[in-house]
Amino acid sequence: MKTPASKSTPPPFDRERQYAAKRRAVIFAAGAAFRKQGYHNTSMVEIARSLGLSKAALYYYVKSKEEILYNCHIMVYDAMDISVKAVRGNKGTGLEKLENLYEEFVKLLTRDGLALLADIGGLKGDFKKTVLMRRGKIERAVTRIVIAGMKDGSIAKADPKVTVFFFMGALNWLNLWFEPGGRLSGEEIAQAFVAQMRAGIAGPKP
Amino acid sequence: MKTPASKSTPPPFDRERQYAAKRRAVIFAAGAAFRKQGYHNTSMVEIARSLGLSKAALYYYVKSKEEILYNCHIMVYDAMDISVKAVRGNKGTGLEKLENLYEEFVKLLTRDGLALLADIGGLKGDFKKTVLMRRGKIERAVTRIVIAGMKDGSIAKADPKVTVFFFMGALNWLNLWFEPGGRLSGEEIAQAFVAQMRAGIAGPKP
Amino acid sequence: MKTPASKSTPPPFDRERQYAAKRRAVIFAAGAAFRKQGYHNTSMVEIARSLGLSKAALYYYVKSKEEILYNCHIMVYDAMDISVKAVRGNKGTGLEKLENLYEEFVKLLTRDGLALLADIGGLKGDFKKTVLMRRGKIERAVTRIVIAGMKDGSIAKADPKVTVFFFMGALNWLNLWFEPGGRLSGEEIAQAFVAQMRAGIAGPKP
Amino acid sequence: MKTPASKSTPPPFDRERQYAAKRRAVIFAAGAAFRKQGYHNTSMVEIARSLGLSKAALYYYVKSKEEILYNCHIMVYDAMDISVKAVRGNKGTGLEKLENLYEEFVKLLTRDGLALLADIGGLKGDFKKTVLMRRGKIERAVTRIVIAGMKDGSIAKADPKVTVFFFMGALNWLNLWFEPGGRLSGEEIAQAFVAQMRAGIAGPKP
DNA sequence: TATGAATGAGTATTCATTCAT
DNA sequence: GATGAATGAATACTCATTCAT
Repeated sequence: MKTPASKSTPPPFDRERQYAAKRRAVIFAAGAAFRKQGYHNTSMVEIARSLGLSKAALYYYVKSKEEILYNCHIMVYDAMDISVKAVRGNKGTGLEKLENLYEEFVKLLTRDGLALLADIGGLKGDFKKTVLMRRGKIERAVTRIVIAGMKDGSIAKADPKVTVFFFMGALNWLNLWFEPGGRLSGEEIAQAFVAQMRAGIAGPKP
Repeated sequence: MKTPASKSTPPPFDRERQYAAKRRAVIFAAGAAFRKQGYHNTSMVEIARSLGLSKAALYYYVKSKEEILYNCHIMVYDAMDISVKAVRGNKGTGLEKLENLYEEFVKLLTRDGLALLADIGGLKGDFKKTVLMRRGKIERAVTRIVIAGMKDGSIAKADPKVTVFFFMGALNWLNLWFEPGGRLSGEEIAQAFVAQMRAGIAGPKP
Repeated sequence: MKTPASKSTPPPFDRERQYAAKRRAVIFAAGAAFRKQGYHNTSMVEIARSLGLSKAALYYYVKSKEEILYNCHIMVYDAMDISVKAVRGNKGTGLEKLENLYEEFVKLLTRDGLALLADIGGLKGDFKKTVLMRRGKIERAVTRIVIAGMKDGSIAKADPKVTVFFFMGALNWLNLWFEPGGRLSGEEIAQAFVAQMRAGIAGPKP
Repeated sequence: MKTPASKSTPPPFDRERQYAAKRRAVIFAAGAAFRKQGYHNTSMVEIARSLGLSKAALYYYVKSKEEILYNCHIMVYDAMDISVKAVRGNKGTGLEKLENLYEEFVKLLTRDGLALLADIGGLKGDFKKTVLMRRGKIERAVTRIVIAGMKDGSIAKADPKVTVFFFMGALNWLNLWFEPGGRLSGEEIAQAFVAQMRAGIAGPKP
């Protein structure tokens, strides 16, 4: 049974939740527009209108356009960090871990409205620094898994950096052509991408 | 032996050549900046300064900033078209053709200062339409080769579109991390990319 | 002895008093901020926060930011008017009256948190007209006293307007450097200012 | 006789001069508006229109509105510094030096379109810091002269700071009521102000 | 050819103010 | 009485582009 909340003063908890939800909505709406048209080709008015808000109302939820872009990036890296952590605990060869991780990445980008934004040029100062740091962190984590795979023989020996960049590049490209609800589901793309990635780097069968 | 051109009235041919050369210089300088910082983060002043020109002087060689971006795109697709034509005449399986083509693409993008620019959002109207058309043309050409490969058994059966997007994505990503004169030569990257691409899609060994 | 007011229904008199007191508090808090940072560099949010209120709550006590500024000005002129009236009834030479009045003015501005605000530009329409009128009224009253002093020989003959502006200017400057609780008390400044003013304009000793 | 300058390429010296002159014009026009209406009540469009320029053209001559205000302040302090230096070399009592200096100050502010702007609140960061520093420097220089005068007996002993603030205040007030071309010339005001200042602080006649 | 000067159109951002609850 | 949410109007600033010289 619920405690009857007095209607005159809604619990502050709800307020905060509503606020957070709307802030998220703003960032996601903006992120979608950024992905489709690019950061600089998307004006704050457009974002506002897509949410049925006035331009000024946006600033109640976010500090600046740049902060929105920053958060778009950060959300992706947060989600990726979680996937990385999850995979680290797994048993299995480097290749198996990489497959799991890569599948997560593809699903992330096709399912949650998140996007690996290329518009890093729109960020300056600390925003830029932080995002580059986060990207580097992910790249290093993936590279470490690849190197481990090369050691245990599950991944063919090669320059790890080039190897990583090759299949990570496909993720970025995803933003530009994947349409939710299109002919191909995210799941199908994930299967296909993982298969190609695996076949492209797998070591010799024992 | 060359006829010494009188200095006062250089042959009009030289004039045109000079003009064309300078125009190319403008477009390449701009393209390099676009690739590094993005179209909208690069001002005409910057481009001018990087060439030792005044802002206004640019407009003697190009009609607009958008036209520069347009030409950057077109130059890539022109070069790619040539590679496509060259490969079409070759003998060999679909996979072999694809390998040749892909190698050409990587070399193109690492050697000639050309870049597969993502800033399509900066283009409007006919500029945009044309560029999208050219991109589509290349994609279809590559896809046709892949399909042929699937028929002749050299490439494993799968959704051709996803297959193509996977390894074409890596090309776009190239822009963002490849530094001419860095640790890895374009040649090396080309070898590695081709190897991964091939392994990722090759059909069962007969 | 006071009648103990029942808590549930406080006499309407208290209501009004409370309201007036709070309104005064808003105006004084705003005035202090205006003096320190200027009208346009002080936002309504700042004023609200300095009183522990929400931005919207201010509007329960005042109609607009401009009205606050207007009232700040008016309060000074009201107080000055009282001083002028008090001095008018006095006996003595023009110089003596002027000394009394000037002392009152300095005390007013150092003691009561009032300030001779320079931000008249922030006022428009009737607000501006009224404030300028009140300022003119004070200036004329002071000038009349000076002229009387010149007639009775207590003040040296000179252009009365320049004379007045000279020592009135010092009052305005006061806002910008006087800090309550600083090294110098308002009383001390008053003594010093009056002395300099007097010496500067006194007529020849008889 | 003039050297006939080739018309096609005017000497760069002229260019620079023209540019500097226009920049000065912008700053003076803005300064005049700031004085009359206040910094925040003056928009860049207004300034531009008063010069027959477009808003954007202003930015060819100045970096920002704040930079204009900064320069307005600095020009006054530069001029004052020169006066201070000139007076320092003089012979005479402290009082005599002060008279000379004060006269210069009044003339400066009534003659050259310069103004002792009160809108320091419009400045931030280094701009503000520098202006406050410059103001402090002037105040200290004046105070030193006053102290010297107190030592040599030409100025009556009193708190030097209050003494200085009293007559410096009149200068600031000047901005708000002095109209070039009005009833009183700058020269006349200077005479009157100096007389009142002197009489107000002079030491006992020997 | 080349440039200094000027501009129009667009954009992010701020802030006083209102209103439903 | 009080506030969270929303908005309209204003404003500084940028930048690609033009044009007289």
